[in-house]
This record gives sequence, structure tokens and C-alpha cells, in this order.
Amino acid sequence: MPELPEVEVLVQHLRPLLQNRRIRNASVRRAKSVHPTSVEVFEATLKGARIQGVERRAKYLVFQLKPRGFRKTIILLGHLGMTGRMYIQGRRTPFPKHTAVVLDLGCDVFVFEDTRYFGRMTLEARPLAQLGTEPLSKHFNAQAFGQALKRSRQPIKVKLLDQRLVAGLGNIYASEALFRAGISPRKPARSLNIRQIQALTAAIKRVLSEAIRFGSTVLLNFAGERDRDGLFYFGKRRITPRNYSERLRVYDRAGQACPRCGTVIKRIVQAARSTYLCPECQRH
DNA sequence: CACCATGTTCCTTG
DNA sequence: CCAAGGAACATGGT
Repeated sequence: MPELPEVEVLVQHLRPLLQNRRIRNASVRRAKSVHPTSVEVFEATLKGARIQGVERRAKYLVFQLKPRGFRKTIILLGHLGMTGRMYIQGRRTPFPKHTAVVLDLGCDVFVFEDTRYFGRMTLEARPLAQLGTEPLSKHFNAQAFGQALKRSRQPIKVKLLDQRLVAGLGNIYASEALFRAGISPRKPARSLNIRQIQALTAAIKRVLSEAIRFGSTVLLNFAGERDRDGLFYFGKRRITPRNYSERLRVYDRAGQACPRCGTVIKRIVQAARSTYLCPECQRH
């Protein structure tokens, strides 16, 4: 489910539902999901805490908590991994099969569900320190981006997944941004010229903000019904609300016609992950 | 059975 | 020390 836009939409959805609410009880159903925090510390710290706010940093959800008896705010970090989902459900609704964490909020319940258990909810905030620039901020510009690329021979697509460089791009939007910018994903990072860096910077911002806008305008239902949270990608069985078909132009479209020139879209493998491109529109 | 999947971390090699 | 590559993590869909 998760790259920057999906997390942003989720945070906007959760914020009004969680803000200023008290956690009556916290229950960890899968110890790995709160690692490196221990189950005991996690549950004891969250029990009775007030949720002061929910923010996003890169692909992380940042929950600000005020534990009972604390004056200071502490950070609870959430990451969805590949299959994580978070939502509020009724008290009497049964928990899904791969429930990782449950927060009892009184009249309803917050659920962190994660099929593959790659995601986390943890009190360890250190991962935030390693993150690079937020791609939608003004600090992410062609000048700074070009500076960061110039020492690397790695293919630009692989470089785009490096969270120390651009914090929040993932495998889907990396392919999409390169397509929009007309740049070959194989091109060594440091070989991009100024025009290409400018085009890629703009394409990244555009692809991400369009996805957020799309996700914010579509009717979403996160309450456990995965076929209803329309922004998100679920493999070949993705649902198709109106204007969804235009959203991803190359990702997972190997064998289909490029929407721009009609050439057949290709799938290649880079750093053990799929990249999709139009060999005609992305020659250099 | 085989291969693929929105992510990150850790280990090895150069 | 750094850059780069690959395995590992775990489960399910096709």
C-alpha cells in the first residue's frame, strides 16, 4: 500500500479520528511489529496516553503521544512496509488475520494490520534521522538534487529509491517520475544533465502531488475493506474507479502501449526490483 | 511448483 | 570510510 502519497492520504484520514483521543489500552499481537521496542514497554507506554497529533515524514507516520503522567510529547513511529494497513473499526468487529497492534480507544478501536509483517509501530525514532529531503518541500530543488546525484554511478532509478536522497519515493512512483521526465532508468545518476535534473525534479513533485490529490478526492474506506481504499495498489487485482486508469502510466504495464507514443512498454530488473519504461520515450 | 509483489536492513565485497 | 549488490524478512496471489 505504501509510498509517500498513500501515507499522506492515510495520515490526513487518520488525523481527525485520532487527534486528542486517549488510548485506553494497547495490545501487541505480533512482537516483531514493534521491534526494537519490547512488547512490555510498548504496551505500558501507550496505555493511558493521549494522541496529540499525526504527521507524515517520508513513508513514516509520526504519532505524537503524551503518555499518562508525562509532560513531554514522545514519538510513536509507524511504517506500513509492503502490506501494512491502519484504520479505525468498531469495538465488536473481529480483528483481521494478520493483526499486528490494536489500540483500544474506548468507543472504537485502532487496528494495525500487516500481512507480511514488514511494517512497524515502534517507539524507536532513530530511522527518521537518516532520511533525506521531503520531495514536496521547497528544499527539494534541481540544485540540491543535482548535487546529491553527481557522485553516483548507480542507475538513476535505483538512486531514486535511496531514502537518504529523496525521502518517500518508492518503486511505483520512481518508474512513473522517470517516464514523465523522459529519462532512461538505466542512466547513471551522475550523467544526467541540468535539463534532465530539472525535468526529473519537476516530474517527482508532479507525480507525487497528483497521486495525493487523486487519493484525497476519491471516496476511501479504510475500514478493513481493502477493495475500497481506491488509492492503493494491490497487484493485478487493483480496482478501477473513474479516472484511475490514467493514474499509473507505465508501472505494471509491460506489453501494453505507451500512452504517449504507442511503443510497447518494457519491464526490466534493477537492484532486484521491477522497473517499467517506454524504450522510445526514455532513450536517454 | 514457479515466480512475483507498494520496503528496509544487514552482510559482504570491492 | 564509502559505494554497490544481494539475501533476508513473511505471506499470499497468479
